[in-house]
Amino acid sequence: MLNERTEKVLFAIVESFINTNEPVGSRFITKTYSFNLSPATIRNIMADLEEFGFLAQPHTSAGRVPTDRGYRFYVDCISRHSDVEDDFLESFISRLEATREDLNGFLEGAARTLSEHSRYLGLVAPMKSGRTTLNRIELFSFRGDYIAVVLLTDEGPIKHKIIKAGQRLTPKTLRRISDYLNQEFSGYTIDEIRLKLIKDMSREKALCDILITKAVEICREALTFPSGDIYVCGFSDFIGLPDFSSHIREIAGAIEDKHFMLKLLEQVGAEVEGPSVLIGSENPAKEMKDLSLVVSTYKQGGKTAGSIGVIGPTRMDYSRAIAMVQTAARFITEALSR
Amino acid sequence: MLNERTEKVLFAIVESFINTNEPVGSRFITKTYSFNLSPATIRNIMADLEEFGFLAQPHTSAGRVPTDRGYRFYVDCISRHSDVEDDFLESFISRLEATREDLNGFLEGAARTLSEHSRYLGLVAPMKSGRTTLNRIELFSFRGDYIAVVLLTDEGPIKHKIIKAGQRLTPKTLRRISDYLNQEFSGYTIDEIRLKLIKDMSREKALCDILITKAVEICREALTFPSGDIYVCGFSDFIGLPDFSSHIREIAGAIEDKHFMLKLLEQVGAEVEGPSVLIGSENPAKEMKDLSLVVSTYKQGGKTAGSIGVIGPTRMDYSRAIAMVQTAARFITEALSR
DNA sequence: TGTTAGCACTCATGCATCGAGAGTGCTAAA
DNA sequence: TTTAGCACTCTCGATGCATGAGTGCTAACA
Repeated sequence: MLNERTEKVLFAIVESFINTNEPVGSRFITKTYSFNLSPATIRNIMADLEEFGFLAQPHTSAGRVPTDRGYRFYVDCISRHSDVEDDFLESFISRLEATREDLNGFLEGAARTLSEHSRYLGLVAPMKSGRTTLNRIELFSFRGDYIAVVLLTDEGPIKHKIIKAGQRLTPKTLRRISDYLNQEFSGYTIDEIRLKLIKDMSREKALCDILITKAVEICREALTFPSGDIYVCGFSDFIGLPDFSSHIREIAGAIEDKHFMLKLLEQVGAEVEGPSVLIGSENPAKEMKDLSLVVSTYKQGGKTAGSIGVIGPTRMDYSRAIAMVQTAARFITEALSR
Repeated sequence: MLNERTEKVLFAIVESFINTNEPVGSRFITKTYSFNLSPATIRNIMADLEEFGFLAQPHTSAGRVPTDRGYRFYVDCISRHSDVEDDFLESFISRLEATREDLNGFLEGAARTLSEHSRYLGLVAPMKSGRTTLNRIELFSFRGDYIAVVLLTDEGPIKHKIIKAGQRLTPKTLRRISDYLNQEFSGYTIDEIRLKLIKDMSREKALCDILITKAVEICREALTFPSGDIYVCGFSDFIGLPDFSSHIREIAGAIEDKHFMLKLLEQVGAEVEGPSVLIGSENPAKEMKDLSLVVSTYKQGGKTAGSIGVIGPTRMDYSRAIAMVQTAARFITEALSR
C-alpha cells in the first residue's frame, strides 16, 4: 500500500509530532532524519500521505500533523516488543511489597505506577464481580436486627453488605440460613447465582419455608453490588498536558464518570491478546475524540480478572505506552498467580 | 471598626464580585444598589476599604476586588441561617432511599449532591477509623492457609483484610483465637487497641502461647488500615470555573492527593460548632491560596463521625455554601442516628 | 464637615496594520 | 525521478491607536 520510503517519512512525522507537539515541516524532516532527500521531495511524499488521509495541515503553510488514521497505521506497524525502563518494573515490585495481601491497594498502586511513569492517566478496573466465583457466604447478626453478609470470592477480596433482617434471628437460625446459602450457591459465579435466584423465586414460594425465603432474600439483597471499582490516577499531570487546554471540562467529565469508564474498559479489553489501542475518533464517546486509550487485561487462574491501561492524548508515545501496559498486565497476572 | 455605610458598600462589592467575577467600579455600585450616594462618595469609601486591606485593585483604573481579608470580614458578618433550596434536601432524601444500609454509598451520594447543587467540589471524609469503636472481630479460614479477618465497628461498615496465616488452622483453633480477640478488644476504639497491642507484645512473649501470639499478630496486621476514605465529587464542573484557568494543574494535584485532603479536613473540621470556613491564603497549603473551604463535621452517637464540605474559588457564594454544608451535615447526622 | 461635580490621568482592551518567518505547491531544469 | 527556485499563503508577534472604564484630586456646595 505504502512504499517503504513513504512509510519511513510518515513514521518520522508521527514521531516528531509526538515529541514536539508542533506541526512538522518538510525542512525539519530533512534536517533531523538522514533520508538524503531534499525538502521538495519530502513535500511531494507528504502530499501523497495527505491524500491517503494519514496527514493533515492545521492551515496552509503550517507543517503536517498526523490524523487518527495516521496514528492507527503507525500503531499497527510498530513492533510491540519494545522494552520498558528498569525503574518502571522496580516501582511495581516495591508497590507489591508494600501492599502484600491487599489486592485493591496493590491494584491502585499499579494504576499510580503506570500514570507516574507514563505521565498519562493510569487506569485499573477489577472485573465486574459477576464473572467471579463465589467461594463462601458468611452471615452474622449485627446490632440487633441487622445482618452482616460477607461474600468471599475466589478473587480474594471480600464483598460485604449490611442488611436489615426485620426481625431478630438466633445464631442457630442464622447458621441454618448460611448453610443453605452455601450449599446452594458456593462454586457458582455471581452471574449464575443471580440467574438461580430468579428461578428460586417460584420454588421458594412453593416450599413456603420462611427460612429459605429469608435466605434468598438476603442473598438477593447482598448481590446488588455497586457495579465495580475503578482506580484512576495521575489526573493532575494529565491535565497539565498542552494538548487539551480548551475542552478540559468535557474530558474531565467523561473521566470522572466511573460507569462510563468501566463500560469503556470492558468493551475494549475483552477482545484481543495483548494491549488494545483505541485512537481518538475510534473511541465510542465524542468527549474522547482527542484521547487515545491503551488497555490490556490481566488474568487470574486463566480467567480475565480485570483491565489495566492508560489514557493519553492522541499524540501519545504509543510504543512506550503499549510496552508499559503490557508489562503491567503481565506483572499483575503473575502476582495474582501466587 | 467600620461604620454601617462602609460595611454595606463592602458587602455590595463582595456580592457583586461573587456574581459577576468582574472588578466592580463605583459607578456600577451606584447603579445597582440604591445607596443614594454619588460615584465619587463611593470612591472615597472604596479608598478607605482599600486602606483597611479589604479591597484591592488588579491595576489602576480597574474596579475593586475583595481581598481574602475582605471575604473574611464578609463571612464573619453574614447570617448563618440562610435557607437552602427545597430540591437540595429532596436530593438528599432520594439518595438516602437509594442507598439504604450502605453507608459508604450514601456518603458518596452526599458528596455528589453537594457538588451538584453548589457546582463546587463536594467532599466527604468518614473519620479516621482510629476513633471508632470495635464491635466484633470475625475470623474464618480462606483458601488454605489464609485467614479472612472481618472487623465490625459501631459505625456500621466492615473493614476486612486477608492475612497469610503461615499454617493451616482448624476451625476450632480459629474460634479460640477469635474468642480471645473479642474478649480482649471488643468495645475499645481502634486507637486504644493499637496501644494495647504494643503493651501485649511483652505479655504475650511471657505467656509463650502460640495461639495468643498468632491472635495478636493477626489483629496487628488487620489494623494496618488504609488511613481513611475520602470522596471527592464534581471535579469537571469545578474545573470549568473561570477563576483558575492558569494554575489548574497545581490545584488538581492538591485535590488528587487524598492524604493531603484528609489531613486538611481533619485539621479544620474539629474545632467549632457549625461550618468552618477557610478563605484563600488562610489555607495551610500554597496550592490552595485561591481556593476556599467550607467544612463541617457530622456526628454519630454524639461523637464526630466524619467531615463534609465543599471547595470552591475564593470568589465563592459563601452564604449559600455555608447553608448547604450545614444542612448536609445535619442531614447525615440525623440519618446516622437512625 | 460630609457630599458631589468636574476634570485630568491611567490602564486594559480591541482593532488594524505590518513585517518576518515558516511552509507550501508548482514549474522547470537536471 | 529528484531538485532548485519562486511565488504565494498564513500565523504570529510587535506596534500604534482609539475607546472606555475607572480612578484620584480639587473645588464647590449644602
